[in-house]
Amino acid sequence: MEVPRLRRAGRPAPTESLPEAAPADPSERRIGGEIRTLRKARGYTLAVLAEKCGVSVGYLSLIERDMSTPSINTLHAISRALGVTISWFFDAGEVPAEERDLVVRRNRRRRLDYSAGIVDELLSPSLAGQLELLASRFPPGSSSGDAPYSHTGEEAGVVLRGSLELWIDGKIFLLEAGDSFGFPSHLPHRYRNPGNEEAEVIWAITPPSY
Amino acid sequence: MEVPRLRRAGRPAPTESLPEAAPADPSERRIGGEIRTLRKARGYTLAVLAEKCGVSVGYLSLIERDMSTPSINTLHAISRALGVTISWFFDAGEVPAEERDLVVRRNRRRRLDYSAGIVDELLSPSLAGQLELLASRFPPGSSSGDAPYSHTGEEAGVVLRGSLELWIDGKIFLLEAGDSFGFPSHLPHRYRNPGNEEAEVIWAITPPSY
DNA sequence: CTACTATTTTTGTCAAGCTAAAAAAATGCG
DNA sequence: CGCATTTTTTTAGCTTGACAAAAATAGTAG
Repeated sequence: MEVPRLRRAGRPAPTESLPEAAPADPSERRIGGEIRTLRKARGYTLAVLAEKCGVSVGYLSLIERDMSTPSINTLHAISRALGVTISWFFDAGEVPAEERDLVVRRNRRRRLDYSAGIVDELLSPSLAGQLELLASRFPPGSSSGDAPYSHTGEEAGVVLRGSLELWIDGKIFLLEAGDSFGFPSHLPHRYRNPGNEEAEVIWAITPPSY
Repeated sequence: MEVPRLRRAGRPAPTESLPEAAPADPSERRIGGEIRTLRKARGYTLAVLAEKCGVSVGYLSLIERDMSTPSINTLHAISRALGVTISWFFDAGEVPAEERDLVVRRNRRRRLDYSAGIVDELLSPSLAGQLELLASRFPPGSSSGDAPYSHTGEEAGVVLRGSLELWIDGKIFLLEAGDSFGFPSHLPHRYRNPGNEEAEVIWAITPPSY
């Protein structure tokens, strides 16, 4: 990236950034890996995601291994199918190298939006590892839906503010700020914000899932 | 964007997002306009930017009018030449429609990075209008450089914290928190943070420039 | 009004975006 | 452990969109 001199008070820097033949910044190589990470966190096979995106299985495989670069329209389709914005694929490249995969600054949290206004911000540097840490916000009345779900792994969390009603395998718990929980994720579970103000929860999950 | 049901506690939504033939979200049409806006704020002609990007003049014109869609690599080159990250081109599409072009949330400020660690965050919704409002942060010792610059228009600002040494047409002013300034931009000007802590300035400029 | 600059339009090439099918690898179950 | 099934990778091939170069048009300044 050309770092411009400030135009407001300085003559623009002489053009140093002559068109480089190609050696794209390595961080630009991470689209494929990001796609695969999200796909696996979602639990999709290549075939499922390919169908959601409207591309072929083989092509998606090539994309994930950075052997093909999708068009912007195709990348939009992929991002939609994975439930993220297209910027997600480029965000990792904007983190300073010494902090990459280690630290997440407040203004660089990656964001996942769900139905009912539920928002997750990723506190762990990546979904690619084994541990996912989220800051989840639940508007009043929002819920995960009627159908409980179970999957492999484990999760735990603590309510920072507001209240959260947690249903685990037939038992209901009302959690307030300061309360916390943990359970193996194969137990059917669902949740809801029963209050009239936003709830915020720090949530940990292994393996990553969203 | 497919808005996923929460996987942590709900069975994934049945696939409703069958591959749409094409009608891309209108917000995805804004790459070209964003490029043209930045190019003009930078004061570049098509020919200058095309040379910086390594593409032809005609092709850049088609891109700016959304009559062609660049490859991701080309878009990266364009973003570098304009001194922004590629996410800039997609950021506008992520703003809720009722707030678009009106409100900038703190977590959605668009960011411009300059040499010497100077950072601008765009407080106005866009550079496309007539008025640009910025939150500028200057690390200790950073400056706009030795060469003063002048351009058309006018600018003004107020120091929120730290100190800023402002040089305008041969006169030097040391500004502290609470101090403010304003001048027609055709006067040669430059600035520097002389202190040992970060300075922050709210800066307004017309017409937009960076 | 004219000369020059900036932008748009047009024509054309070709390789990259992408498919479908086959091959290989991985996984799960008995 | 062997086998059937699923998942992923590889391969061969099509086509159209990414992109260049040049000509035409529009805009600007003196």
